[in-house]
Amino acid sequence: MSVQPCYNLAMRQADRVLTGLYNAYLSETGLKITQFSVLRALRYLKACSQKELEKVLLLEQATLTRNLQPLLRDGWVKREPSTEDGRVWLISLTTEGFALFKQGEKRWQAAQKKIEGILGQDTLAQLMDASEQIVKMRD
Amino acid sequence: MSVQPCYNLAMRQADRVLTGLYNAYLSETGLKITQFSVLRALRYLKACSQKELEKVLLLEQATLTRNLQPLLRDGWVKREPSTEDGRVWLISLTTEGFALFKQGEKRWQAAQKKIEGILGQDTLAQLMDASEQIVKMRD
DNA sequence: TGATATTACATGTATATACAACTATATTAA
DNA sequence: TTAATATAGTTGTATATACATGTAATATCA
Repeated sequence: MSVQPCYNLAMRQADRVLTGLYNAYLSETGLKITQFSVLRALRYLKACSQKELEKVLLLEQATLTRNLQPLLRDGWVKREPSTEDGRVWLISLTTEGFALFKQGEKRWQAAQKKIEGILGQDTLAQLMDASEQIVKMRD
Repeated sequence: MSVQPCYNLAMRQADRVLTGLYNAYLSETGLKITQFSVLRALRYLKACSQKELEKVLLLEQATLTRNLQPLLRDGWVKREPSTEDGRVWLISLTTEGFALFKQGEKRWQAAQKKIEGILGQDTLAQLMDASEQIVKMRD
């Protein structure tokens, strides 16, 4: 009887490889793909609370707080207190952050194309479909 | 024109959900799925160098060094200097580590079954196939 | 209204991960 | 045989992630 595959190990390994590839493409921007994901979400959400950003990125509240720190420190993202709710910070891209996002977007596009070329549409469709179903398990 | 999906974000999100599910199943053992993966690899590799373990787990050298630390500290894994090469440490499960692995294996099996039930064989086959192809990109 | 519960976010602690630089040992080549 | 190189592993530094707990502000309800 052969050794059973662990679905989680397989996925973590693939995730590390894929993340490494995106990071390599983004390296000239100084961004990691995790950080680019935050900028990209903010580019589409405009100003939003951390809560909204958490839901879009599917991150823990504390994780997002930590992930925002380097982006705030480096001036790509800014926060302003909400006038409607004293507990809420409104998060948005700075002008510099938007410019960096545009720069990163080119590299991200290149990474996406690269992966499409290597894996093909079928495998990518499989991946996206499986990922979507896994995320739905959470509900 | 709709917003393009990021393959990496999709995969990271799915990975977090899947990892959370395995961790929940393993919680009663005090192990995380990342740690269980190391024990499981050692259970099949028997005594081996860190280098061999890195290759099996597809981990960076420094990452494995760090990942072994809680397992060594808690007495699940032991290291002995190789008699053949002064640079090499031979890693293996302790008796207690093997017992914990056996305990964790039941919970891991339950997690695997749970996921099979939720996602079905087709989606899982897609996931494993896509993961394998992504890992191959590294070569 | 005032006590209670909920919500938004931060902080403490711990593991996971990677890259770069370092140490010690082994291998190769001049 | 010695000098250069390669290999095995560690350490410094930084980000990513999660869970538990803490704090402040809002919302609910008796």
